[in-house]
Amino acid sequence: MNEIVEEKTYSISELAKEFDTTTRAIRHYEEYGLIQPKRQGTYRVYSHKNRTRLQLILRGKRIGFSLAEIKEIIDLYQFPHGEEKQTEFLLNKIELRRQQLKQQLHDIHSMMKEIDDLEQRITQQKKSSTSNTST
Amino acid sequence: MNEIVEEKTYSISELAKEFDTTTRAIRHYEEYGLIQPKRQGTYRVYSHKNRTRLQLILRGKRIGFSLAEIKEIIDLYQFPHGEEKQTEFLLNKIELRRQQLKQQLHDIHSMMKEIDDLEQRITQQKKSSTSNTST
DNA sequence: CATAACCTTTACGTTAACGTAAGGGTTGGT
DNA sequence: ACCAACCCTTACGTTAACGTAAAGGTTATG
Repeated sequence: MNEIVEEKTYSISELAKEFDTTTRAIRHYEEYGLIQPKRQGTYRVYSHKNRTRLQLILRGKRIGFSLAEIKEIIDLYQFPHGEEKQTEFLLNKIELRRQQLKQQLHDIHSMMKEIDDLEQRITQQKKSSTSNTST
Repeated sequence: MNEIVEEKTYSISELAKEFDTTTRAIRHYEEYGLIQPKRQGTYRVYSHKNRTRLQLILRGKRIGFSLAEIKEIIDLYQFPHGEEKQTEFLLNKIELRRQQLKQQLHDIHSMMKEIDDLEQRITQQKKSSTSNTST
């Protein structure tokens, strides 16, 4: 036990390929302070944690968050939550995010329903026009 | 019956206030071709349909869609769906959107769960530190 | 009839989030 | 030793989605 097992690491282009983004974007997230890979010489080396962090960033993007918002959310997780006074502040921020996510859920459900309805109508129309080929 | 009842209309600033956006943004959506209010003189006059359209746009924005994407979605609804060949194309677009929305739903659920967990931890810590005031 | 509170168009400015070279090291294979 | 395929930094360019004046018409009210 207690062996030092080499953890798997990733190059920047590996991650870019895996998550269908670009190396430039990933470097941009780093500039922005969202991710801090290690280095081997000048090359960036991404740990499993770094990889997870990138996934977190991209997930945020997919649901329309700005990098600033994503940073806020990530900072929530990192907080040395203990300062009592700050805790209230944290809980408030969390509540706000929850409200926002709730709204988004609702928005997406609405849109999904509309799209489902639309598809129904189109499919129905297709059926009737197909069976009405004869006069 | 068949009386001509004056439908309620809205001014641009009314809508801006109601939906917490700006007149500039609304005009921008118009420039972009997303909404076409009537005019009374030079003033824009928004019908109920126009108002609904604006809501649609803002909903799209909230879940991270670009104006281009929102336009695509709106165009789906407007389509003179009947041209047989085009129908397949439409159904494909709809399917793509559905996939995207599904992914977003999943993303939001994940994030919501993480935030819930975080709140739990913070709240627990708060409780224990509150009950541990004595030594 | 003047003043506030609206509205208009035109147009340049700003910010975020990268894209796109340019110029140059590093590393694995033949 | 050399080429391809990586990687790096620096830095200017681009696009979307408005923001922000500027300059001026319109309408309700005292």
